[in-house]
Amino acid sequence: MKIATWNVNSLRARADRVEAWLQRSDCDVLAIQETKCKDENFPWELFERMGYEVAHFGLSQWNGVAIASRVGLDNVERTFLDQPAFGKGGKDPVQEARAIAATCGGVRIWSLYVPNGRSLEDEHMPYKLQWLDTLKNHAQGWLAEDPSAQIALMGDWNIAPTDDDVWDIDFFRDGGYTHVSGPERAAFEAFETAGYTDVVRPFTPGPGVYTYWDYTQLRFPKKEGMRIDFVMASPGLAARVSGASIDREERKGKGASDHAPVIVDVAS
DNA sequence: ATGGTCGCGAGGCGA
Repeated sequence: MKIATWNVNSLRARADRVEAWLQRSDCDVLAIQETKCKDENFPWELFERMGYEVAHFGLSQWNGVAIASRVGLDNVERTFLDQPAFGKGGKDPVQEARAIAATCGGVRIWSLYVPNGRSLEDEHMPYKLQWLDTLKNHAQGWLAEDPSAQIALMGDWNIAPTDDDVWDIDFFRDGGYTHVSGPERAAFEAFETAGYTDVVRPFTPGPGVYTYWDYTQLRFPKKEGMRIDFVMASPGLAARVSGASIDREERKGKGASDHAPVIVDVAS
């Protein structure tokens, strides 16, 4: 079974690319982030045409997560329990469309779009850290209930866990940018402590291996990217992973997302 | 590649 995660940066703008990618990647499950639409604008027929069931969670033109599967799509969950909410400009806090789960081919798939901290001092940063901590506590609990559980926490984590995961750590440190700060890295490492493993890195060692390249500043042709999209697998699932890759080709050309798909091969 | 982003949605925000 092949499972993949991809921040598509608008599903409607990327519909042709997504369809072509599904065709040639031959993946069984695709966790999508940043659909950037509500259900009423979701391209359902694209997935039907390709033989995939799909579940979507989108509340506005921002965020939005989905899971497409051709190996079953059961027990769909939108948001995780007590998922921290964010209120903009004093408005009522809302649980944003950043997490959806489904059981596909015996694996509990979570498509995650971790909040962007925006800046180290911004109120989005404590939101991001709390969001991750709450999810981690659940993830830890799932393993306590069933140590052999098949769980994939996959998506755009908006964290570069090691210095090799950005094109120039000094640029980020000196500029005071997010994604590389101590608290963010600690929040990510807490998932590893809880028993989850980045199953892609061993098959795609760095440095210089990335999943995201900013549209500006010619970052892609200059090979200036970031590794921020991850598949974190429970021990039971990690033991079955036989390969992984980052489809850097998909970042090329006109009309590409700023993220590349990340693919994991799971042995049956 | 001597340049300099996208997408949404209709102005400016978010990434």
